Amino acid sequence: MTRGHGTRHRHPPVAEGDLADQLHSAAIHLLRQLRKEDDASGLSAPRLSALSVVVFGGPLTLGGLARAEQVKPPTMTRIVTGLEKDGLVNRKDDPRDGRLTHIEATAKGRKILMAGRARRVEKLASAVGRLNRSELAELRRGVQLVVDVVASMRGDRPERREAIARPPRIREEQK
Amino acid sequence: MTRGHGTRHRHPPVAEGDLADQLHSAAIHLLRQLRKEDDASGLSAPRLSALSVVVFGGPLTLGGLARAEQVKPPTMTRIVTGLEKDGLVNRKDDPRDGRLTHIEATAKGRKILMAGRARRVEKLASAVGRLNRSELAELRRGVQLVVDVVASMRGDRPERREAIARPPRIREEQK
DNA sequence: GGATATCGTTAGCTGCGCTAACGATCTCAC
DNA sequence: GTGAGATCGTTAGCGCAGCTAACGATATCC
Repeated sequence: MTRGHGTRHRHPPVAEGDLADQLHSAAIHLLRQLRKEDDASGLSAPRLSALSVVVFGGPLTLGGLARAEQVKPPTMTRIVTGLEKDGLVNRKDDPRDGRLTHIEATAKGRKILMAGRARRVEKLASAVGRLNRSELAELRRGVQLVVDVVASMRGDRPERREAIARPPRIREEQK
Repeated sequence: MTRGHGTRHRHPPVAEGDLADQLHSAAIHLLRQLRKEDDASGLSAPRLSALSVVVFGGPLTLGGLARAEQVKPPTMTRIVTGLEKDGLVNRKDDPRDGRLTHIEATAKGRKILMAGRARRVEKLASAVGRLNRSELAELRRGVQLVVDVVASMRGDRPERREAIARPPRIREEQK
């Protein structure tokens, strides 16, 4: 990632505005398409996203999960309740701090997540499949930039963040 | 990136799966961030998106607007009703076909849209501003690819590979 | 004129986002 | 200890968005 180059160049605001609009629109329509596949697994996008964090991020407290998902605790309570009712996650009381509730994925939760993931892969594969190798790399690069941009909007420091979560494994920790 | 050496046209499914998940996740979090700015204008993302189509796409029927937004007519009815109540769009009966309702933007609608757009520009500018010139170009390219991918997922593709587009391995029960 | 199709609306359901308020629990000062 | 305050998760209640089903109004076709 070539960052820290520091070229303080004024880009035409109109260009950035167009980019913002296109990004906004693309995100909306992308989610609408992906949701169709997500529905096939009976999981909505927020639930799937939360489950993904739990599966790959290990057990978390409900508050931590809410923070990770950029959502308020009451919202996460309901999402977790829905996931728990479907037997995809478990609530576990903390033995030391009675206020805390840890959320962990069940085997079924992991299985469902993988199945939904496979469905999206299949859907996206037919769309991404027409991209050639270099386009695929460009898309990957673009997604990474979007992730960085979103992170910087959130106030995170995109550079040097999370010394914990960057093993170049096949993990999808990027939530 | 040392993955997938030697293969020419076959992309490793795991790589595409990661890309799919990252794209999915990035879209979710991007919208969550942008919505904060959109809220400042009192317009939700779906309303803003619909208004944008009306403003830039000229007057269209409610059904056409629903199709453009990939949404069912009842949903669009409510969105338009909300926009109309705020004085941002007008319903206009078709003089020739009594069934049709044309949706057109009001001056206020255009003004509000531009204001919200400016707000997002400002927000995104500070995030995009950290990117240097080449990164900006890469992001732009990535967004374009996302738009293409979404378009091909929607089915408006140039009828290539249509017969083999769906390997019936996993049955996706359409709801 | 009558059957059929299309368009937009209404009714009713589920789910997600929020704030406000509350009980339970932990922490800390005293 | 004990009471004050902070923290955590939940509940209650609001609004919005997505859907299906069903319905009236209109257009079209025979």
